[in-house]
Amino acid sequence: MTLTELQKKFVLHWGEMGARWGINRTVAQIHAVLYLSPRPLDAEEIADTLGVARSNVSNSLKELQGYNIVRIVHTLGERRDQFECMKDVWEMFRLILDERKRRECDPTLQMLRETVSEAEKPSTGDAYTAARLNEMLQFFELMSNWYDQTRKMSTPAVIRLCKLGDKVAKMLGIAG
Amino acid sequence: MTLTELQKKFVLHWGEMGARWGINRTVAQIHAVLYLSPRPLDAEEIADTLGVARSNVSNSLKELQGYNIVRIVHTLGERRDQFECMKDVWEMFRLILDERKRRECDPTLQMLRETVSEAEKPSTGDAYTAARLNEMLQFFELMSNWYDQTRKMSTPAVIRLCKLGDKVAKMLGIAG
DNA sequence: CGAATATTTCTGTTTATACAGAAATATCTG
DNA sequence: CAGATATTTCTGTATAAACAGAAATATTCG
Repeated sequence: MTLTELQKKFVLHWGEMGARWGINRTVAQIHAVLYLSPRPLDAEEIADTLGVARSNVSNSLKELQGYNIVRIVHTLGERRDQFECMKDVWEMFRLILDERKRRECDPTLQMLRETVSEAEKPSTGDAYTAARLNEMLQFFELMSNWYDQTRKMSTPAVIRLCKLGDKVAKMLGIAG
Repeated sequence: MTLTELQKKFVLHWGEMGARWGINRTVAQIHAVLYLSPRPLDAEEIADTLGVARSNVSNSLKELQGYNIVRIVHTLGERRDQFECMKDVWEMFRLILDERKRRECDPTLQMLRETVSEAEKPSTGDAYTAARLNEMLQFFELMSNWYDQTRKMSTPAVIRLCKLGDKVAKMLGIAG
């Protein structure tokens, strides 16, 4: 597989953006290649396409599988593992968010619950810290609950809601 | 300023989480210290508290000011710049999102518009790539518009909406 | 205006991550 | 089960980011 200039532009940008959000550049590039590929690719093809080592591809694919957005598929008469990427963009981002919430937000929630609980003991005697930590905890709790609830909605329903934008507030009579 | 064990726990966690989201560890730690501090701190105090170099603090504070969540304040009879952090958690995250959208999402939107426009030329003749890029573009356009619209809402209104969670869809009769 | 203090910029070093290539392991096929 | 092929793990190296400390610049005050 050889990338066209157009595809290269997307792949490089995607890698760059991934890096800014704490996702390894190569991981993001591989994701981009698989996203654009009309057929599953094997690891060696990916390594050749991007000019990176086979082992690097192997580890990066593991990472992408950890996000549940890439999976192994097998073709009859082909011994190699092949990889395909989820093509539904909405579903893809929802899966990525699921995982990042699990890895980063949930532990933060736990930490905040612990520190708030400790800070609010009268013996600690640091009301200001307690108040700040508690406000942060409230924020994370609310966001977490909001995410969990909207997560249960179907993608088309979420899209419809997003399209309404701030009209939602007006329709529900929630003052700006 | 010396951090209590409790404060250390928060500061270290915050630094770690920042790093996972592409924000420099020290930048996030300084943010955490300022967030917990009931009074503005000067750069040297911060450097001492965290045990990092003065220059490092200087650059990190610039970064935080770039996010508009930290600002310089002056006290009468004090020559040094002092820094204070926004304490309203909601407003803080909204400002961070503003900036990340500007730095990362907007350029991605631009890239996608360019590549889609190019990919859809008949001469390019790669219908599959064009379709994938276009779907990604639709997603980013929708999210971007949604963000811009909800951004105009007041924080209390956003909070009320979040608290409703998936009830919003039910109230509006949007099927799950 | 000169001394003192504060801040930023610059430069070299350190450190953590990303990575390649080799080695080891696993899997398939005849 | 032996040979071939595919995959993963391991280890050392390269690279880019983070950082400290020094130097340069700016600001304040007597």
